[in-house]
Amino acid sequence: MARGKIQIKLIENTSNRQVTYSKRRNGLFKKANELTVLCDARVSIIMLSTTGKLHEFISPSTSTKQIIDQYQKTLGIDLWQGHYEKMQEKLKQVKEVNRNLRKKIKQRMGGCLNDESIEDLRGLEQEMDNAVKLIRDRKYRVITNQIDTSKKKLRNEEEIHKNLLHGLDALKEAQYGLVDNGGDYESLIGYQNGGPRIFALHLQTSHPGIHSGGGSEITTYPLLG
Amino acid sequence: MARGKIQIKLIENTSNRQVTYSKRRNGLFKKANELTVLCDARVSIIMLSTTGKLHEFISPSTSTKQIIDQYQKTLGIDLWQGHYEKMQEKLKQVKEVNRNLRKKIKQRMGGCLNDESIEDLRGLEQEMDNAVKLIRDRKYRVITNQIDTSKKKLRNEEEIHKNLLHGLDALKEAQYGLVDNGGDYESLIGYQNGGPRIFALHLQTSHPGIHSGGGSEITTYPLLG
DNA sequence: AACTATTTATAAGA
DNA sequence: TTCTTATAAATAGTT
Repeated sequence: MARGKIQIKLIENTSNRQVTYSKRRNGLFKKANELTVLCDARVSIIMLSTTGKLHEFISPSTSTKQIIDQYQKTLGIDLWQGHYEKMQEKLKQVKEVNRNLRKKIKQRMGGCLNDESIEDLRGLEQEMDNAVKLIRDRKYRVITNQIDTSKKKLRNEEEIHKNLLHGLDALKEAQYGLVDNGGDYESLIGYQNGGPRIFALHLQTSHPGIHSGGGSEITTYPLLG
Repeated sequence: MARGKIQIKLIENTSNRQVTYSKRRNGLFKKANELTVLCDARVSIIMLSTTGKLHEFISPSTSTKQIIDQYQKTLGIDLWQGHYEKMQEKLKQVKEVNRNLRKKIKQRMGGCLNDESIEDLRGLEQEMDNAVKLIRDRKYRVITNQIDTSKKKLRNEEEIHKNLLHGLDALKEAQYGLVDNGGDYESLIGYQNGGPRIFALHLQTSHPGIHSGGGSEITTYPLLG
């Protein structure tokens, strides 16, 4: 529209076309904005170029979604019908899967067996037998582990006991003449805190995380000499 | 822009505003169309006036829905999110239920047991034992029924055999002197079809559906005299 | 809706 | 891309 009139038809020269696209896009958006202000209208422009680029104009104080919602409401159409239907289809499928899973579980709990053939029943029985075996194995292993842990704890306690007795003997020896208190560790420790320090009896909780062994979670109370 | 410059601000006079809206709307659409042709772009314009009127421009050979779909795809947004959030929520729930059901089944097939407590393992074992018992019961019943059916069939066959033998006896008696063929029904029946009719030996398949008993599906071959 | 003086948009060139 | 500018197009105010 300047320096010569042009025909309204595709601009063959690619770079010319892109320049024109850019210029006229700006012009269009400017006009849209003026219209918005002058006439208090709401305008949405969405432009897609052949190069796949997207540009949009939207009047201030509104949103593309609002415009589209109003568009659908006014025209009485539902642009997302298809999306909705797809989702419904998916929901239906998942529900169907759900139903099948429930049936399987029911059968594995002894229900819903009336329509099964003798072969299916035999197969199910076999599977169940195998599974019970696996579950029993697992249970057995858990019990074994628990017993193991208990044993280790017990041995540990015995060790502590033994060490304390040794400590008591040493104490007795160092202060010969002291009355034997019958192995009462509480009074032993109490005394050690206030009385003459023959040796340090350090009661300490070990942190499981810093042990190299790592497996057993036994709390040990090492006696430090 | 002609006969005097105007400020870009709301046109107070209502009729002036409406006239300008109409004029500039046409101008905008004309520009949009030129852009579409000159640059091979796709343009969607939706305009909403304060009076509630809607006007739209859409490039030929496309549709507003297509533009909006592409718009969402390009921007990676989902404008209809809110419209089916409920459905999405439900889908999520059903999927979660599915997950749990799958886990249950796996456990009942001997997998996924590592995180279960000894109590849960015991409970599971108990349930499985009960279920296996129920399955075995069912299997036993099915087998028993099959054996029963077989027995009935056998008895039925014996009855037919007996009747045929009687028929043979009667035949012999009627045509005394005939050589005993050792109970070969095939030849008996064959003869009966072509030879002299002493009595009608009608071999007929009974229809299970019209029997009052209903339960057993034995095929009977009643001998009609 | 038509007219037209003027403003604005823009094609081509730099 | 941006600037320039001659010219085409749009349009504000009027009829």
